[in-house]
Amino acid sequence: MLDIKLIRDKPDFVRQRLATRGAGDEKLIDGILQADDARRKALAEVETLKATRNRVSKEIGALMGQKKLPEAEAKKAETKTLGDKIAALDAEAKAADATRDELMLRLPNLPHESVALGKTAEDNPLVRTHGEKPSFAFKPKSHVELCQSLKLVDFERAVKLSGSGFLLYTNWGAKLERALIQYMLDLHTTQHGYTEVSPPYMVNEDCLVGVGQFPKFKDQYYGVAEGDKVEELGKLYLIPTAETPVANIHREELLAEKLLPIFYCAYTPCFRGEAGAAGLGTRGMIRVHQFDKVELIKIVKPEDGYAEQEKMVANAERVLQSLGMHYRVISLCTGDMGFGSAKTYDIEVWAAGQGSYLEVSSVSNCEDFQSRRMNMRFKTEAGENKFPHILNGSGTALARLFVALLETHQQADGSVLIPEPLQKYLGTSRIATA
RNA sequence: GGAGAGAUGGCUGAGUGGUUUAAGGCACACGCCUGGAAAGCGUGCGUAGGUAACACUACCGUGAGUUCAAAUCUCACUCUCUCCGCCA
Repeated sequence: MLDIKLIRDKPDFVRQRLATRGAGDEKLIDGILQADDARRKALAEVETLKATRNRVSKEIGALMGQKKLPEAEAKKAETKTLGDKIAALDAEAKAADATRDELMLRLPNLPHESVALGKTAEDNPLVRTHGEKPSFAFKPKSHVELCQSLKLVDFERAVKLSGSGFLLYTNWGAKLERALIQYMLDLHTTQHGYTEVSPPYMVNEDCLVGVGQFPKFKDQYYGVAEGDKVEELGKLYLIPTAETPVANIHREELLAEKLLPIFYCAYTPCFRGEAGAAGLGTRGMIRVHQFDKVELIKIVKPEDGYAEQEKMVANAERVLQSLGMHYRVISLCTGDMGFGSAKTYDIEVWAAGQGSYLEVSSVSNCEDFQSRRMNMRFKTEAGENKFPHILNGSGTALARLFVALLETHQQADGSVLIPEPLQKYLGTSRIATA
């Protein structure tokens, strides 16, 4: 959520920054200003009436205390109609307030000034690349072929269980998935200063509103109900990312300044409806309804936000570097950035069998956009209450990393070499057909 | 699923219709005291809106209601805790 004062004071600036996203969000500003104005007018009026009522009520109380009943009754009659006017104006202010908030919650964050202007992914500037595309003396196989020949994933039976878009990892596939999760958690908690947390996989609506997934994108998530109680649908949702519960850990809290910065790291599965997503019906592991991810979250002072974002990207890159992967880092342009982000870096890992780069990490600084929605603040030493910057980044997403790992380290004989750091977690240096 | 208790500022905790302008305590900040500190004493100290600054308004889990006036009374709801039942 943006600061209403910023919208009030610099509406043209806000419109101009929103317009760079190319989604037409700047059109909401007029409605917001209108509702804000109506709210303020109604409040100014009703507050004056309330002041009168409070004053007279106190006089009545004093008169009653002195047993001057006739005078008290006269005062009562005087303020009798005040209540109705107050109620009407209160309702007016409340309605305007609701309208304003409804629009405010649908307004995306302003892109940071350093973000390149652009419309689509084609306009995303390349920041850097690491390593080179591996060369093969044979035609590299796709992960689907490798998973089948090495029996790492049973695509057909996963469909039987849950339909398309779900994966059944088997044998070394299941172990590799687990090894990757554990390796990344250990790396971030022992080398990068993050504290591990394991959050609920179902959260309430407030959490989704807090990070900006609701109300605008409500149709993309899985709601759950206990038993056959359809009326409970909408109370809890499967998390689309660990960001949803973890970023909300301190919602509605007033943190002591000395607690910052807070670094959290969490593994969770992620559940996404992916309604209308192209290619979901096809085989493979690139876009699925459920995948695993190790997520990084930082809650920091505003002045540290962007420096911490650079460090977070480096933390995610370290995973890929240590696994011997070729990847590139790109900076998302204004038109390609997510709803709550002010600045985002994507890390894309090379998948040789696919012959393409796969997004495995997205590192965003949402500035105070989310902390405002959550009413999460910290008190400075000067006694001022401020909204912290909240950052999130994948460190990294699985399934796609799994794919790139297989396709990068495949051998001519159809086996896959396991990078050294993973070997102790997996218990082998090579996965081969039995 | 059953029974009971509860929800008040950063924390704790009083408060059954009008000196509550939410007591007291803790924590915190500043001052006095001290060689320095602790203790003690004094002052300040909730959040948000509003104002040039005051004033003023709202907020005691949420939402309605009664009243001139609600933390306090009524109704509904949510959540938490304890015990019992079921259960990995």
